[in-house]
Amino acid sequence: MKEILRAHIEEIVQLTDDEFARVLPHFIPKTFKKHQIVVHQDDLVKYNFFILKGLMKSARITSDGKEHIMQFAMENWWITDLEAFHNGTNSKFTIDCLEDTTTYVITLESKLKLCQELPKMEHFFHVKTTAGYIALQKRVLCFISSKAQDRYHNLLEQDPMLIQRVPKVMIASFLGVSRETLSRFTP
Amino acid sequence: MKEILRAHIEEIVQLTDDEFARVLPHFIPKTFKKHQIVVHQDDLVKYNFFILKGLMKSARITSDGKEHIMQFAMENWWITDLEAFHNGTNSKFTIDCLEDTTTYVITLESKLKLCQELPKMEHFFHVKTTAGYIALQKRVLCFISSKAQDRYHNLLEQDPMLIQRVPKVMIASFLGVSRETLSRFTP
DNA sequence: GGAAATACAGGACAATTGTCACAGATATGA
DNA sequence: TCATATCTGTGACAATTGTCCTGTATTTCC
Repeated sequence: MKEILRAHIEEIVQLTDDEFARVLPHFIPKTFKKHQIVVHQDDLVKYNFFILKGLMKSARITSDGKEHIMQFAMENWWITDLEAFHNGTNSKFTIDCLEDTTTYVITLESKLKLCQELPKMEHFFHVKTTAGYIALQKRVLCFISSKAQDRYHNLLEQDPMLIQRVPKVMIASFLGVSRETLSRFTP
Repeated sequence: MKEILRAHIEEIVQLTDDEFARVLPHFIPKTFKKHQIVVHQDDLVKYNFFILKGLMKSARITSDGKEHIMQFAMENWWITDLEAFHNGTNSKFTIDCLEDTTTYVITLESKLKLCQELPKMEHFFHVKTTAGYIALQKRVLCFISSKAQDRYHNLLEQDPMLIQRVPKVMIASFLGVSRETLSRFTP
């Protein structure tokens, strides 16, 4: 539990027992059930979620009533609407659980305070955000340079487990194609 | 010149004269001519570029010989291949100048040292990376939820000046559509 | 266990986009 | 200034993808 969080942070920055003791109180453990919604589209976003076990997704419903999946997050990943979380604006996305999920969550206030108290932690979050930036950039590159079929095969290589844990409708939504089109690639 | 850099940083964190005097030496002024290449695809990436004046782009040539534009960067924007810059790997992109361009550049070593010396600067870069993450997320959302025409009109609203400074072939490449398709939207 | 919801595949047709070819307009550089 | 790139628009056709539909497993939940 707390060991997982510590190990996750220490992949980036080393912490003394004392330092980790100051970090931990900022994180609140929360568990959710499958199908439970943790952020509603157009609502405020209280938390950034670190997933210990389980699977969540963030998705936007557009005016035509269709759901577009922005992100999946599994064990050791973070998920939130980063823009809304940081700016205190309304969420562009709904975030919900595809499986029963246990998390640590942190508020913006806690995060800012933690970063001021412990510059190491600002470095940690900075590195994490950079990794997210790089992942998004790869996804954009896929969109501008590959056709749907190649994007699917690319995802298969990149995240083979995801395909198994998530129904294909959602994979299609994540890739920006219709379910039927995705079907054409997978005999 | 240095005033622009300082103002840019102070949009995020306040600096004393003394602090800025410690920041400035880490930045190297460099000027480039139109069409000049500052990062070659598959080479190492020495710098992160902060643009004082001018316009650059980063783009990847895929195996079919086509150029796919990842990013444009104008005044007060940063540009580099962030993944290659941070990991010391080979660049996925070529970065070149669409206009004569004057910049401040910073090496990874300087950036890391600066962040250690002045936690404020780590916060500054963290905020900048977060902004980049949010921008990329919007772009991904466009790809999964809009058709080409809507993506174009969205870009028109978002960055009207860009359309004027950049040929449409490149706008098309940035949007991930052919030049001819883009032509169909612009009567 | 059984009803209801969800997941998946496939066919037929329409809409969107890519490709190729050609032509005129504009910018660029010696 | 003039020759040469580069940029842009357009039409015809092919390829890709979306939409609507039907039918069948499979899962979920009381």
